[in-house]
Amino acid sequence: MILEEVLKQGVVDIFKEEYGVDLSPQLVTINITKKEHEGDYTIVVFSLTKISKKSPEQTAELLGNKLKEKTGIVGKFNVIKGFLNLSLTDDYWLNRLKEISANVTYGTFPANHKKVVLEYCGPNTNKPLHIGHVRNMLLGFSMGEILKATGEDVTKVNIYNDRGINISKSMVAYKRYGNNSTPQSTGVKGDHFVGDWYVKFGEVVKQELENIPNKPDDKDEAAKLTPIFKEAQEMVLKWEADDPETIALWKQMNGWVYEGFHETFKVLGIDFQKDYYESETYKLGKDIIEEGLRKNVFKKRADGAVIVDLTPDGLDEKVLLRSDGTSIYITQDLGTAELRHKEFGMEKMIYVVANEQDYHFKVLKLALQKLGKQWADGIYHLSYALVESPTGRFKSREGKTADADDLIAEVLRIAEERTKELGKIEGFTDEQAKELYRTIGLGALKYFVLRVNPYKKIIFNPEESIDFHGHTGPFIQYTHARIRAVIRKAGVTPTGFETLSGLHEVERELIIQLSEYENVVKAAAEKYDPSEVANYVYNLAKLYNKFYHDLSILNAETEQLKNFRVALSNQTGIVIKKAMKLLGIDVPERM
RNA sequence: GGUCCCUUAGUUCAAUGGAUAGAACGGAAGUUUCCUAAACUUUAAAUACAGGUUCGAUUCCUGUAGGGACCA
Repeated sequence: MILEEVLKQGVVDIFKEEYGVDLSPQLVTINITKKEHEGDYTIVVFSLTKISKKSPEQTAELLGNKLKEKTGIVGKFNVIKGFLNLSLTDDYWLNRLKEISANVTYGTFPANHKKVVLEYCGPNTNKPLHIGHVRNMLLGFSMGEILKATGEDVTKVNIYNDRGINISKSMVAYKRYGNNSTPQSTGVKGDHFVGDWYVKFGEVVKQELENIPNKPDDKDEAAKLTPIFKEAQEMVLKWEADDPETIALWKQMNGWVYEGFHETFKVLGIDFQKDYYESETYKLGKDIIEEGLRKNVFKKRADGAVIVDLTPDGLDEKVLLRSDGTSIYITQDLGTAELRHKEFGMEKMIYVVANEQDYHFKVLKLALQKLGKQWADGIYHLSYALVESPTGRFKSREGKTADADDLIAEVLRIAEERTKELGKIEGFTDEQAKELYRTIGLGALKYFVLRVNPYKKIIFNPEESIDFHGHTGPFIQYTHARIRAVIRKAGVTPTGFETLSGLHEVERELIIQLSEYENVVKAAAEKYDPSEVANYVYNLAKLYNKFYHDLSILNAETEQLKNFRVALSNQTGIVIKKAMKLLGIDVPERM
């Protein structure tokens, strides 16, 4: 049983014995003791005084004595106001370390066979990925790893918005001015190549607008009057009519985009088990609309539009199908959700989508629940806030800084520069050095994004945000490399330290921290929040560096102590590596 | 007009309703004959405002101000 539960249960038992009251374990609050006080864990007893009818101090004193007596793992305790600080015995912690070390799968939980579908990324195919996608991809991938660690059966899926007016814009511009150029002939990455034609389209609209008299003030409305825009609209119709030439062009251009995307996915180390395409799902959802009407859950409005009334749930009436019978996003999302449930029979479906869609996903979940689909209870919108530049929202026209590939190239460049400055690559082959830059650069970027709680917006300043000191990915990577250096020098795997006595303060703290790892993984999964893991592993690394600085490992006073410290180092390295893996970040053997 | 989200140090982030609100960067001052100084140590610096609930509020509730998003 996990330590916190042992202590909570102990408190419950004591209250049963002393006062005959059945206390719920949830009412017992237990924290790691603040470092300015002596102790490992602290029980906060204020809330228990109502039952004990005694002062906080007396209640804590009683609990301390009884816990010491009953559990056998409490070495000593002290009481400050209503806080009971428990120090566990050195034996307990040494055994705990031994237990953790012996468990190769420490921090991962047995398979529970719960099927989870995790959708993330969801790009449009008319332009390259930008910094917002980066946050999405890193969050999505990490969430998948965390859920897998807690035993869930995760299928990661992507959805490509590959049809409609936007891709048609790129197609029209390319058709007019492309001269059969290709990514290969121009040396431009596929998604950027297509994105450039999308930009070109915008430029042409601007030019053509100058020749249009009496245009409306609204820019978007005015744009619709230009010849090239009309061409794009025709292109959509032709596509829907399966016009062979249009389909061929569409396939060709999307093909280029996918090539480009896959390259970026590979660099970021993210993957999907299944791809969905809007072109294949955009007609879905009509059946479910029918079902809703039959069940009287959805209603037909006077104008013919199908709506669901969500006013009892504090939302509005929401249109699910337009009065002319055409679909909107919510229509196909309903259909796609149903399709996935047929395919996977999942208990949970997680959508990693920006918080602009909060309302949309509330509607989606509610509508499916109202249809009586129980699996809809398992829908979770992992909503994340935008990534903004210091001057506000990144606009694609601000260019370079918002582009995912440029951003990645930039962090790799900085990593290379900094590593060379420090002279850290002696004895590395060119290949190894390059690999190291990649590891460190991506580590910095990924950690920067994942350390922040998803619902908080990130202010990203390309000049300053990528750092290698302090609370950063490279700091943690460096700590791992340091540990590996110690292990290499130590040679053998140590044993027989468990008879040691008299743990040093920082050694204790380190073991406590290692012992918390499994709780952190669980919490991150429950809260759908990788930043829990990110902040944990930083604290672990920081603590290790203190340990490393304060105490000698290889030159410890006795052989036994050396063995123990090597083992503690080794285990810290293992947990750092595991935690970073959950974030999708590699750790180097040396740097 | 309605709904939702955010506001903590100069800056970027932490804090299941618990102790003196933690870190990092930046500022100031230090540590290397010793296992990797991308490290470690010391130091100054913050809960937007006003109420309420509570033994106890950064956290929960109400209102105000500022920032952002969505719905029509």
